[in-house]
Amino acid sequence: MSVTLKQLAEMSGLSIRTVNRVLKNQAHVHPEKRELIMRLARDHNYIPNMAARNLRLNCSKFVGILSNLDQHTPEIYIQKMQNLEICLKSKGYYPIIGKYDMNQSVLEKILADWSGIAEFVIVTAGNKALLCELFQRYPLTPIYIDRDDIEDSHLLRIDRTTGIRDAISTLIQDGKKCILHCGQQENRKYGIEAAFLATPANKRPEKLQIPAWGSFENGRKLAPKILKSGADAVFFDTDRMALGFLNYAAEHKIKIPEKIAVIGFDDDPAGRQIYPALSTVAHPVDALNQAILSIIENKPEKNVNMSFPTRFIRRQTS
Amino acid sequence: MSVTLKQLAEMSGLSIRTVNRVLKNQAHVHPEKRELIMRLARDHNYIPNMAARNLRLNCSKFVGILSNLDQHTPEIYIQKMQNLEICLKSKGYYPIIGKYDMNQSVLEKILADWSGIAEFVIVTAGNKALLCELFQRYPLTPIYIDRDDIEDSHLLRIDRTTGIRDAISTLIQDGKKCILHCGQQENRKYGIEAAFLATPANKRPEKLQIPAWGSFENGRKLAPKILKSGADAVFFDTDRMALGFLNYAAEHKIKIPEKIAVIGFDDDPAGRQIYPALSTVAHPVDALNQAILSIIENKPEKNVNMSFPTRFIRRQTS
DNA sequence: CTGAAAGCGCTAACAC
DNA sequence: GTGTTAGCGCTTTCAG
Repeated sequence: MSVTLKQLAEMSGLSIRTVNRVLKNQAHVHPEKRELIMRLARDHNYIPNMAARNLRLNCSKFVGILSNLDQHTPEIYIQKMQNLEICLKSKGYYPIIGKYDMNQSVLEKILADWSGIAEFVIVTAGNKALLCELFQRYPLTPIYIDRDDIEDSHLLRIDRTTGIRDAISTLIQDGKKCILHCGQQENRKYGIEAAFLATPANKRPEKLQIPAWGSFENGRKLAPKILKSGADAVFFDTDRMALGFLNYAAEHKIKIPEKIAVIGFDDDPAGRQIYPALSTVAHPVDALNQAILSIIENKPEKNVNMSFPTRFIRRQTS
Repeated sequence: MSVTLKQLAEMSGLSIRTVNRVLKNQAHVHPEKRELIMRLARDHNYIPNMAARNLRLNCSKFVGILSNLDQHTPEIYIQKMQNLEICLKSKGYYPIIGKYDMNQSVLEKILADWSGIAEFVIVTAGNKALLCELFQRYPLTPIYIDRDDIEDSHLLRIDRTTGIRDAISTLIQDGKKCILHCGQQENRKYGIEAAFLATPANKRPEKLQIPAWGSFENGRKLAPKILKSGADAVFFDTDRMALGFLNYAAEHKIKIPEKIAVIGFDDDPAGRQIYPALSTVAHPVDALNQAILSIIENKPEKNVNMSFPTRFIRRQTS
């Protein structure tokens, strides 16, 4: 299909080295020969073989991405991934996609298949012990995103506290008397507590909690309970759950935010498309991507360890 | 970092070939030596270099994906992509992601960077002439998805008519008297016409059209006009537009589907999360993926050219 | 200016 | 059973 350097050399009667010089636009080649080779290359569609080049140079333009893309949050996933891809490509890198799998042998196969092709692997999911052990064995450098439990590797953490704290603070400033936390994730609680601690004790609203996993269905199912709780504001662990609640509210003609203010977490695109639009806390997508790129480009000796704040986005439900 | 075959050979005092035999589990190696090499390999973390292997074997486990992932339909994109990834990985292939770019030189860089790494590129977007010319020059085989304008390549088309025809047919069977098409895409019209043609002339409902681009905002904006049109059923070019309409309807307490039945197109995940859930027409994702995989695995000499039907999914809005 | 040649890490045909 | 060797296609050092 495509010709090789060697073939061009034979065709032109010159050496591989000279052909290579021309093709890489290096100096010290007789203009006429340069011309000849250029023509030959064009006519025969010379396209360098990246596999060979990467092998020789021991470098690569590919970055593995290991994530679990669970069925429940594809919107969030794509939102982040899309930005990451754009960000990588702007520097000439391309993501290779793999799905995290609990099964060790499946995971090993992925890493084996990537060894020598990619240099870094961005990891956004998985079991700590397994991953650490695995990456020790494969010639791939992991960049862990949003993990608190891993050390001795590049680590980009997400600080959920800041955005949630700001979200709850606006509720308090708005004079809400009873704030309900619907969900059970520890990291969400820290943000709520931070907002309460920042408020003078005598001005603090009441605080309730309904523990639940953050699905759309749970949001719907718990809606009656939430509405009966007496809370005038509710923070959901996830936008999905908030959307479930809003779905129920719409069905039952409950006015949002008049009856109860609603804030979610994740900045799910669907939250922008409903009425009223969902207030939420967004991930630090851009800052994270910049950090990733910086690691890939600079290959720092020392492990990078940074934390990035989330951000409150006020829309119509609060 | 990782040892090479050669190093293992030196360490063991055996030849590369023998080491290679052991590592590939081939016969004809003395058990003791096999044992020794296995131990050495394990101890030194031998991981084969895929770049080298692929170069030697002139084959690759990577499949390029060139798509444009526009900002307006990330949900649909991810839905399809997710399935494709799972499907590819089940056979040991991994997608390499690239974003289609109008700019020829950007595109050339991508293809150049992939040459020799990937063998096939799945193309879901782009300008016909440009792509055809480009793929002629690069040692990459394109698999075009959902294009009617390309020949002489692998071509997997999507038949939008079938699903839309079925959707409209149910509306007619439900006794709708006036069906409105909100949108302007030609391929959508064929499906509507097919349903009308399949209906005895005296039983055909009235047919209206409001041309518009399929955005969420347009769905909202056109809602009053649609409601005043007298139609008792509306088909939108996209789920986004349908969602916009439903958003307006929810805000104004308009009963769906009692007042007007609504059907969208694309099977946007958001359509399942709203109340009432959106009836829609879904893409033939699975069949498409199987066809892609089949091409990649079998590398057929002849160009594959197939068409896949869309499918009506009835939910609550119709 | 130009070319010979080594070598990236791996595979496999072909000896012995 | 085992080793030698010739590549895959490219880069680059070193000699002319």
